[in-house]
Amino acid sequence: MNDFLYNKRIFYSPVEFAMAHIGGTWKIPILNCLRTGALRYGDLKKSIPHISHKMLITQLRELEEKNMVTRQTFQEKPPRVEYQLTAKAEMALPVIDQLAEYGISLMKEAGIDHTP
Amino acid sequence: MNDFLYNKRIFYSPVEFAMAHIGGTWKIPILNCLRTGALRYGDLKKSIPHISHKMLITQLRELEEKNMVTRQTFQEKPPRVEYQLTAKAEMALPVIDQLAEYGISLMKEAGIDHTP
DNA sequence: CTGAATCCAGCTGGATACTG
DNA sequence: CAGTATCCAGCTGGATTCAG
Repeated sequence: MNDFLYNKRIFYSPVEFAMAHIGGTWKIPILNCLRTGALRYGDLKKSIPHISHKMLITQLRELEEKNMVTRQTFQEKPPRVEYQLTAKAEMALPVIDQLAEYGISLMKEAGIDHTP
Repeated sequence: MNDFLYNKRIFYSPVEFAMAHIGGTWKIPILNCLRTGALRYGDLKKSIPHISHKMLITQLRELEEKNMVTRQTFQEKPPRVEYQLTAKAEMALPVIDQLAEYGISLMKEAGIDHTP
């Protein structure tokens, strides 16, 4: 597979390109939280333990820019903003699930409890 | 899913645990190169464009430590060292393939040429 | 409630030089 | 040929503060 440039960044493989969309510590947890429907910022924040305000905002902006989530604002008081998965992101869900399955099998092998 | 500690690092999900094994820029290219059989350091280096010496060594050490590759040395002159996938790593290959597929579909959508 | 901006510590990875 | 060590620039992400 040949290298290619996209948005001034070099990619060495399709896998890297995929990881630019769902990689990092927080993108997958965010996508997982949104898989059952739109959520507003505050609920998303509550649903994802340990994530900092800055990281949640940053990651949401990146996902928005990559067309993985849409952002809808409601002119209310107090303001309301809802985030929702796009079709592009929904295509990633099976991949994420398979990654989770592999992770669980690795955890079993390592003797880590993997029950909910 | 509950958080857990492993090797003094905190993980928030099985996906993160999986990514600790195959994540980063270089682990997947390395695993892909080894999927057809053992390779020695020099050949691996030649097979992976752009990777620096330091990164290849570092990543190989990490993969070895995680039991994803084995390292076999031959007492010859000049010295020979061969790396090979373990069963644990072979379990990751289907996951990697699915990631690549998703990456390719994203590339199509972005209008990037994805032919070999 | 949602979001932008700033400061700053820590990690990542490149370049380079040296060893058996 | 394979591997180690050091230096250092750049990015990442946390804490904090300010704003609509």
